[in-house]
Amino acid sequence: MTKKRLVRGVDPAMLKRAADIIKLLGHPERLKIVESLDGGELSVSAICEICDLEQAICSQHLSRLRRHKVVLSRKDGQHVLYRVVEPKVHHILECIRQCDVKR
Amino acid sequence: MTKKRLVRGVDPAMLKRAADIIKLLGHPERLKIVESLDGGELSVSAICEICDLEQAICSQHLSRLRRHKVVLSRKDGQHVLYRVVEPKVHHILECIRQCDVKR
DNA sequence: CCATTATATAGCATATATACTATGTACTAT
DNA sequence: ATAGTACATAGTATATATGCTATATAATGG
Repeated sequence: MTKKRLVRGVDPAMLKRAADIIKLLGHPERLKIVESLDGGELSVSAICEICDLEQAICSQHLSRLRRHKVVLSRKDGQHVLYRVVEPKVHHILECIRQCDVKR
Repeated sequence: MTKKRLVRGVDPAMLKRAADIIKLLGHPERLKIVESLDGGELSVSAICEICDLEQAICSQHLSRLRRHKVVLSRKDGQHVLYRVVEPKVHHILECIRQCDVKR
């Protein structure tokens, strides 16, 4: 059942997809954004405020996250609400939660 | 106990460190490398073979992983053995293990 | 229609990352 | 000393990512 070395066996496309998402989240501001969205949907302006980001920057990050299907958006009146749809995000958020034991 | 929005509260240095590590692992070959090391120490040549990488490329990746304290190395005769020391790696490896439910 | 609010995108200079090739160093065996 | 194996690093051209500023679009209120 447990193959000793499964690296070769990992589907390259899947590996690439995982790497792309991980790299995308490897940025402090995007990490803050997805973390802020962990509690549920938020509008762009709410994200800007919570994460202390300027509108344009925030929108650019959200745009990239959207392109990679990490988040989805929907209109709600004059607002646009975002939410996380990529399950890998949860694993990655663990990285900023483990309160680094060492010190 | 559960603060509504903890993003602002996240220590910026810790967030940066997490993002750096996540970004570093957001690369297919480095992801393969840390995955191959998940079973324990391996020499550079073993990693090259398992991950199907050229020596120079592999060494460069290992060098970056070492600089960021994601892995540690030790000499063993004419070989150099590497191992993972950064705990966040385990969370990230989860990303390539969850067998994407959707399809 | 006009102004305002909310969000998205374009254009661009600068910084980082990647991939390659070549070369350097350390250890072992002869 | 010499040669071979195992790693590490330098140098560099090319590609990507980032941060900014300005501008564009969409919905709402008056």
